[in-house]
Amino acid sequence: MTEPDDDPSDPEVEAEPRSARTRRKLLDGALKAIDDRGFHATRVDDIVRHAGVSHGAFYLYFDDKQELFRILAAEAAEDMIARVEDLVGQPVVGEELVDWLEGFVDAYARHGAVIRAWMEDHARDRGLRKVANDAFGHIITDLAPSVDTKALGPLGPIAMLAMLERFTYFAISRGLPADRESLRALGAVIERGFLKVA
Amino acid sequence: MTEPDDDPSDPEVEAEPRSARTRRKLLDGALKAIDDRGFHATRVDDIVRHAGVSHGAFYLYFDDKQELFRILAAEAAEDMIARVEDLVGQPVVGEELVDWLEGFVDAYARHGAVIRAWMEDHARDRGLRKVANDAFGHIITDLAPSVDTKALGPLGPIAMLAMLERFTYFAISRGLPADRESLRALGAVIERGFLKVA
Amino acid sequence: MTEPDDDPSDPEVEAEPRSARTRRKLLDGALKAIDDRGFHATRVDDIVRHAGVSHGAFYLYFDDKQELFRILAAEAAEDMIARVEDLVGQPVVGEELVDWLEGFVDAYARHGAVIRAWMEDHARDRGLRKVANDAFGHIITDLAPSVDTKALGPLGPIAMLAMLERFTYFAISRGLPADRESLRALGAVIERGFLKVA
Amino acid sequence: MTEPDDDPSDPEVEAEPRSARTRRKLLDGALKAIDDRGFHATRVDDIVRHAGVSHGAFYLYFDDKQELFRILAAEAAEDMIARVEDLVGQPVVGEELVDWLEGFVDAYARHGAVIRAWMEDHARDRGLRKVANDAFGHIITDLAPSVDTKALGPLGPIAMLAMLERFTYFAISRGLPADRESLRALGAVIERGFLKVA
DNA sequence: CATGAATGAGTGTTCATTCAT
DNA sequence: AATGAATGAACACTCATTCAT
Repeated sequence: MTEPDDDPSDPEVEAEPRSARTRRKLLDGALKAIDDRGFHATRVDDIVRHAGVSHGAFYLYFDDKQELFRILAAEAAEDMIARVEDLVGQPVVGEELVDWLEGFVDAYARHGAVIRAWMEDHARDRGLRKVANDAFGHIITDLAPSVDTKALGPLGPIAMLAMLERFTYFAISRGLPADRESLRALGAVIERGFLKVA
Repeated sequence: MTEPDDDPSDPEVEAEPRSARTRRKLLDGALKAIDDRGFHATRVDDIVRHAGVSHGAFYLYFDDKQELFRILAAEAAEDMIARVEDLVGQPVVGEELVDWLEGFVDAYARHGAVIRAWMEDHARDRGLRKVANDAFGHIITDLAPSVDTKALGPLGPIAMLAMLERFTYFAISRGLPADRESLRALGAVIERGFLKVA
Repeated sequence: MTEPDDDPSDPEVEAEPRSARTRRKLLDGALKAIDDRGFHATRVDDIVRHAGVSHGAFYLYFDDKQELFRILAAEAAEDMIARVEDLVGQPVVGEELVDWLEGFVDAYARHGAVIRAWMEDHARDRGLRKVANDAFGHIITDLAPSVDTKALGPLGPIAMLAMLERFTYFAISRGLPADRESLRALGAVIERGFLKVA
Repeated sequence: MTEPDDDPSDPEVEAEPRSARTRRKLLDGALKAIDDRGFHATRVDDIVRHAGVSHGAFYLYFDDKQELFRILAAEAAEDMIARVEDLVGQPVVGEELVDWLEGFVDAYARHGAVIRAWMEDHARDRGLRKVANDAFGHIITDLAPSVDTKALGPLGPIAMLAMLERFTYFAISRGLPADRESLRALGAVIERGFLKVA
């Protein structure tokens, strides 16, 4: 009946406290649950079951379901922004561009459902709106130097992001995940349509 | 008590029977309700309140909420397909293309929320899936002759639709509805990036 | 647009007025509907569909669903009482008893569902209660002279009716409608168990 | 805050976990509700109010209303079968039979409404049908050795059960619960009509 | 920290009854 | 007399959130 030690290995060195681990389990569980049932159909019960914790634990770490979704959205934004920053500077082209697209598709496969739901809902959720606007602005600014704005005007980067996002979504939702051949074609479209000519 | 005129207030012939009118009120009410609260948050109660009919009337015309949404999705698909068919034949360019884009944006403003929700949900709803696949295939086929597939490969039309849809969405959700200036820029992107050179 | 004559044959000789016919259609439709879906699951909609008339017509002839059921119950009671009266006088035995049982089973097949529902509900419906008490008393009184009350006491007729009703129900609900062999056995039980020895 | 005694008010050991207690409260509440309003008129709301728990709790223990009713039916069947098994072996007669009938009436008073509703509905509910057929077969088999099948044929046990059930129902629904005098008369009917002569 | 039983407001759906035509 | 579209109260069931342990 004595409280057994949770982590028999090295209790003092363990940097990540138990609470942080539970929190992470919930965040990851939510991602899995969203994968299973779609964003809007995901219930707290699905999340905690995937996370392997109790309902009560959920509310120890998040004020409500919305908050967890906001955090997921912020993480998704951060991850996608990091991807796009790799493009910054001189235009990436050829096989290098295909490599980059592969990474982008991977990241989108992980976060896509959250990103899309968040785009839809941000009109009605003040918290989400800030994340959305910041991320969108950030990405467009990053993209601008590579895009041929002289020919395409200031909306060029937006058009490129639009195509990138939706094409990736079409590809994933139709089940061709990271098919190198397709990505080469997408690279061609980007190079011809959007990038500055060197 | 003499045989009264069918519709004394409106002299133009009221050909449409009452039941068809109620059904239409519900469909239109649903569109308004979705506009108000977003697709997934829309309840039957919102729909019937916007339509000005009772809860009972709803179930006189639709088996359940899903069915109404499926019908809305099918109508949206039909409308968007009709738009794209106008593009078919020789590529539309210049101010004509801008005119066409204006029409596309209008149609998307009316149906966008339904289309997006339906894209998200079609993976889990057999009825929606068929509508989605048919509409998608139809549109891509229509687009193909205008697109420079020699340079862009067979994925070109998909990329163009992707950009068109998402750019329109960005534009509308950020509140620049049918701004002629923006559409001219979008036209430029399309002409340079996707269309066959004459 | 002139009201066409409903019955082109002989309009003056037709004894049964249209209204009576519609009323009967509803009563018969209710019986069929009850057969289809069970007493408690039968809705007004089922009744009018089986009767081939409109919802509105229903309320032209009955105040509400309860009233129709009460009338059905009264008709059932009347029919069953008439059956039992055939038994009165000297005890019916042998093949004659089997004949009689055959008729009883037929009548019960037609009215059973109504009778049983009515027995269940009569505790909560004043109108039903009167019908039930009257019919029950009537039948028991009719049965009494044939039953060996000397040996069995005053409860004998009740016991006999009890057995008759439930045995018939078991037989019908298990799908042996009017099987002569079984009825002969039932006759034997009645003769030995309940009837006066001649 | 020291480990409090599980149930300070009731000193006898509370072995049953909370969830089992709530489940039982619901089952008992349902029985009470059915007593109050009749089987088919009983709503979930009646059940939970009688049980003193919330609507939500109901669905923690049962998939739906039907399932609770099926369980109630199974318990009723089990209880009635147990009663009849007491009769098995040599025929019970005289005051002993009256004692037994008293027990039977008590059990029937508790379960009657459920049993009758279940008999009515089993034609349309696969789950109920199995319970009904099993219980019926079981009871008939148990009854057979005591009944004079030589004179009455193989349907004798069914006839006896039929009379027993319906007589008890008549007695209870007319408000003479366990009146010893009546049961003596019923015993006489059984002995003369159905039992093997010793 | 963690549990999971319990809550109750909210939502989709049904169906007896009404009423304009 | 008859129609059938419309009504709305009633009901079954869900799920985010709380709280006693």
